[in-house]
Amino acid sequence: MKQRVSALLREKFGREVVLEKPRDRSFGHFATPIAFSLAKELKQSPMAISEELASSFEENDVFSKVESVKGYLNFRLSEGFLSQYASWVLQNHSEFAKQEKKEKLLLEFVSANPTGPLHIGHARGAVYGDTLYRLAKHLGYDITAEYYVNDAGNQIDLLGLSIQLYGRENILKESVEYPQSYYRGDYLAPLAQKAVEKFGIEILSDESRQKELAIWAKDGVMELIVKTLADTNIHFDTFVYESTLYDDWDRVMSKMGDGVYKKDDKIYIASSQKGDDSDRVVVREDGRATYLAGDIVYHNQKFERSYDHYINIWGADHHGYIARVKAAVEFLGYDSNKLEVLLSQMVSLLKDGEPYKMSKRAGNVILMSDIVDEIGSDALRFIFASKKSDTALEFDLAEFKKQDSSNPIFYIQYAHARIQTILSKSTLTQDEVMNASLTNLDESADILLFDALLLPEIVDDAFHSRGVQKLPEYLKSLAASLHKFYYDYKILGTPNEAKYLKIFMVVGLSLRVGLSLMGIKAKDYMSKEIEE
RNA sequence: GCGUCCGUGGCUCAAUUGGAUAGAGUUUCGGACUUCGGAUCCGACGGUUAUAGGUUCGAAUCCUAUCGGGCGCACCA
Repeated sequence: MKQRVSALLREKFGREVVLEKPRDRSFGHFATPIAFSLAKELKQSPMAISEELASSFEENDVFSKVESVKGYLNFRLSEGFLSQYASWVLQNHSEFAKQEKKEKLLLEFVSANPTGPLHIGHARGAVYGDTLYRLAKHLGYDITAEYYVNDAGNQIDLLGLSIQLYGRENILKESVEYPQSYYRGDYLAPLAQKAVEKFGIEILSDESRQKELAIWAKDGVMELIVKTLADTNIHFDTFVYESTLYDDWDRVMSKMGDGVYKKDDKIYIASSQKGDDSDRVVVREDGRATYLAGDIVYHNQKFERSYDHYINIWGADHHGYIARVKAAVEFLGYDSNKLEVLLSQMVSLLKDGEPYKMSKRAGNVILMSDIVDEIGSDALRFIFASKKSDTALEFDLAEFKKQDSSNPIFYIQYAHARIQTILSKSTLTQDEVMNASLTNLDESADILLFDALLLPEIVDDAFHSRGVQKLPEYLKSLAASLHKFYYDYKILGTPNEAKYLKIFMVVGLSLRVGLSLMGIKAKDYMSKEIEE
């Protein structure tokens, strides 16, 4: 819709025209401040220019009115155009808001270590990433969702140790002394139990077998993580394991050429040449590679797989890492501008107004799976998708558990359910509704229809600006328009029944598509009890 | 100290990326059911967009400084 209008104006003015939503709908459907930018070039007042432009529009199919208000140029779409578009949308509902982009994208997100279950902080990045993924897919991009599994390094050894400690205390009933760092949590119980079944009881006490134990156990932890994600409708196309990458290290290192150098028996990457604060160690004196080395091999592998654009979603605590990874990409001979790192800011929890500190090792974590159990996947997704990802999010646990009408997800679902109910109660046939011509609409009906047809613009904007919160924002306001219209107008048994139902069908479609892009299934009816 | 993200009604968040009178929800108060689902709708209260300068037709948004907060600043991942 917007594309159509935009193309029309581009043709007329010979330049790209910024189209926006007017502040007040009575001004029209679209507006542009083009006169302001022309004012300087033409040395005329914006008012005069917009007046002139407005009067230069002749009769056409798309606009019913073009007028100038305080320098803004406002466009009102013709009923014929809107009506035609609405019919097209209903007949081609599977094409609604879709595009055909050709680019290949690689989106890496979550990538939590396989040493414990996902906590509430991971949930934010997971929801953000999956929503972007769904948007991109809908827009026709060839996008791959990837999870990078850090299954090498100290934290894996620590997992082995932690299982042993748990088993010795709870199965062997020994009294054990806990070192400073180890993992704890209920998830260790089944791991310890299964380890005993698989390896025998002696696995718990043999320190030399920690690594063996950990390598086995990490798969179990990954299963846990994948299940939690699946419960939230989040799926990955590919998993890349850090442990499989190091064989490639020598080749990758030589590929970087002068980007790496040896000093004091260690190998450094000269990342300070590429904007990093200092050079970084990639191989230690004893020959063990650092974490960064793994990331370098991984990113080399990503670029060798050849995508048009790469998006990483990292927690904000990793932002210091961006410069060094980008430096490595440059040394490898690739364009680091193709790598886009999005940070999802921390989630801080309050409990009864007091800051609630999370520490994985201390075990007092809020698990993602616990939240899903309590409020459901839909509410979790909605809440996290509603906030801009670059703002630290703070919420009270009590608030999060609330499950009443203040929760916007219920509000939107109810709007959709209302539409389904009224459609099923109508005695009109499908054809009678579909063939209704959407003309002579009054202001409210026109606005409702136009809002419902706006989904394609929202989807496009939400993805390209990486601002997924625009989608829930839109759905809330569309639901509000629907509820208001529903309250103000009687529909069944009136002369306008077919018209209004047709508009409702478009609204329902927008809500349904919008929700599905958030990984939420629209409901056709709401049960009386409040439950998921 | 350096880097980075931020600071918007009492609270949680928006604001078409520089555009028209800064909007929603929540809280508080007051209204609307002989109506298709009242899980709804309407109204009121509530703002110097942290502060001070600057840039221009126009600033919550860009620049500078100050104040306040989160997160980094490993040969840990």
